[in-house]
Amino acid sequence: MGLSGRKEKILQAVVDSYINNCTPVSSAEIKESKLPSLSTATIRNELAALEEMGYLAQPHTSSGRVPTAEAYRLYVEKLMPKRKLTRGELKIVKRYFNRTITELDDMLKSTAKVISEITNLTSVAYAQNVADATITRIKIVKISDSTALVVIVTNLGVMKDATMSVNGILSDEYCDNASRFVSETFGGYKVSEVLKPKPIIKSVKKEYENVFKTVLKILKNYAHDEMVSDIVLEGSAKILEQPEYENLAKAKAMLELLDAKEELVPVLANNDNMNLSIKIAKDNEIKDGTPECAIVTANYAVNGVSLGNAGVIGPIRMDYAKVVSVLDYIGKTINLLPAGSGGEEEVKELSEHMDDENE
Amino acid sequence: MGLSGRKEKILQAVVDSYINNCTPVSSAEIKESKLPSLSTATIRNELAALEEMGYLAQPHTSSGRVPTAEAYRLYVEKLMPKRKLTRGELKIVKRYFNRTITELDDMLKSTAKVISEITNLTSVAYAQNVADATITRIKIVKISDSTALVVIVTNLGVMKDATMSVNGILSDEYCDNASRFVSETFGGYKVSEVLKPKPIIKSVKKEYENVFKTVLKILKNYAHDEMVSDIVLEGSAKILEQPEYENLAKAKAMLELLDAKEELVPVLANNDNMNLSIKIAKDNEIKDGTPECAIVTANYAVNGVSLGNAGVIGPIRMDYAKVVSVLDYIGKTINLLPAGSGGEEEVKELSEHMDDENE
DNA sequence: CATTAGCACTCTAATAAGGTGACTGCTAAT
DNA sequence: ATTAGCAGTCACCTTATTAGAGTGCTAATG
Repeated sequence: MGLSGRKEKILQAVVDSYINNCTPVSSAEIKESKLPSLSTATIRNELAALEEMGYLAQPHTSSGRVPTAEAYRLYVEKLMPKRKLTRGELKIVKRYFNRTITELDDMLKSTAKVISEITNLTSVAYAQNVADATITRIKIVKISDSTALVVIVTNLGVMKDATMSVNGILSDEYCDNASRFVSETFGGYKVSEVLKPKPIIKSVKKEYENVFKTVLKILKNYAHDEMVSDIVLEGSAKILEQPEYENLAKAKAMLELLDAKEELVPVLANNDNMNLSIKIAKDNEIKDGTPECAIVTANYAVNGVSLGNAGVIGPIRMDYAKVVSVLDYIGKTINLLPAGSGGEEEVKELSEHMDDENE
Repeated sequence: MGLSGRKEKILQAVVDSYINNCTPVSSAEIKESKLPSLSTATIRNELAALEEMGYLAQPHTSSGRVPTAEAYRLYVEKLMPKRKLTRGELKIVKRYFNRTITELDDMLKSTAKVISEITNLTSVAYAQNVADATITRIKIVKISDSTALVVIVTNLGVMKDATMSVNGILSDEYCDNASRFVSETFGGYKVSEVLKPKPIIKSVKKEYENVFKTVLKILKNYAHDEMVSDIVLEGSAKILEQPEYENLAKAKAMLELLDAKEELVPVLANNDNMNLSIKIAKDNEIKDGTPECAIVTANYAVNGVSLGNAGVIGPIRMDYAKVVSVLDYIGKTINLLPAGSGGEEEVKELSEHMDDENE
């Protein structure tokens, strides 16, 4: 159902104002800020209509209007003003990214920090799951007489490695042969394929059985662990700056959610092929008992390789225009990072180290 | 200055009660709970004396007494009742540790979680810095035509590895030779020694210069990063359960401290050779503006190898007896873990994976 | 018929006032 | 040295009052 131009304008005014002040918006306010040519009475009529339509609500009979989640959705989709970063905000981004970032962990943290600093919200950054990575080769590296390091290389880079120990004594030869064997066995498959209940690999030479099992175990551990380990939160304390969480109980519920970062993974993970995902209230299906909140995330990539998602988590009343512009700009920055700082070399550093650190 | 037995008893009663209820303690309360034979008037006299001595304070003239930081120090040192874990608490510990823990990260998290769950406080676990690790050997592993993985093995296990890339094409031979070269060059030194301003190593064969520099860079990165990366916090939200942080401003200050985990490192790091460290208020020198708090940590080791520290951070009014008993028991549990669950094998798993994960 | 001025009505939030009860400190008696 | 007794203090809770912001509705207007 279409909204008349005037209704749209009024709704936009309400949301804008409420985002800024977190106080119910009165007809007089709207008149002054956006529609001085109309009388408050007319605006009141429109407000009543918008309430009827489900876009606005009244905390109590004699108070101003407050946007509903529905209003925010419309706002984000149509009403929201486009904005660019201010000079000061650009400076902050530069400060965080104008240096060599060697590791994915570092990258995650920087991204989260800069987002949190500019938006003044709690930010979250999440590294891509590797289930989709394709195994390139596997190396067994002898590191002591009875222990070896298992290095799994994927198209995304080096996966977390783990040690294995044997009872006897490891020979260099055995390691080389075993490397060749597992490389050929697993090479070309995706991690997720290898881990499927129905094994793709049927027969295993007995002498390499041990190695084979170890590799499987590592992959399993990794694919599982990855789910929970590579989430970075920044600015949890900022949640308390939001008036909606002044209520201690709500603040606590929110912080409990942040404490249990794992719960956020499903919400963060499923926007792989979306540039931008905005989940308001019920959109985000986090566990019950969590106070209403919104999660805005963007997917980040370098040279077509997706690194992961990052964004903010905060009250439904948040400055979406600002958040979107920040996420957008950071996305571009990350993608351009290497080119901007000294040619091909850096590009490599980044994509390599991403995986290197992917543990 | 010694306290009379009766004064001690009264002070203990005040601290005990205050720890439980967080309400100023009255003379009548003390009479009922600990000294029914005395009159409240007598107790009041003693309380006044203890206040004079700096152990107690009065929020306002007509309220009960509250312990000062000094009182807590004395309490911890002399007055505190020894207690053991309850059956329920033991169960919780078992639940977290009665399974194979494969990685240090996992270990840190489990430790932090169990501490937080039992004490109902925010807990912190911190992995040992590797500056003291001695380099055993270094391997350069070819993973693609132009990239290699640098694996640094120390007495504590495998250090975080990183990739390096070269312009030309890497031969297996070169990798082998380079491995030998850097192993001989760095082997036997501590990480901290290698990183000293005055280089211990003077001459480097030109063909291995690249590798040499890369190794140094990795070590540097590692030693530096380690400071900030391996801190795990659990139960940040629990800080809000403490009445002293009901005040929103204080809660925020506290959460900001937790947000900036790095700030905690100095406080956590310097009890390497202490079993137990209790830092009350001014004892812990965290940044200014932080609300008063206490930090209790213990050092954990397996088979003489120190893993790191773990403990709690909370209001000065905390149940020290409980905290100490928990930390103590967990220390023993961790140390016994391997032996308790299947012989030598497990011990290896643990100490290996500790380093494996030591990123 | 859309718009608007005007007014009665509603509800919150802030302030004040009064009462209650939990403590203490002090004094005088034991 | 201990204690009973009592006056005095202070936080906290409840209730009352008021001011003000904002609405909905009605009737008048172009």
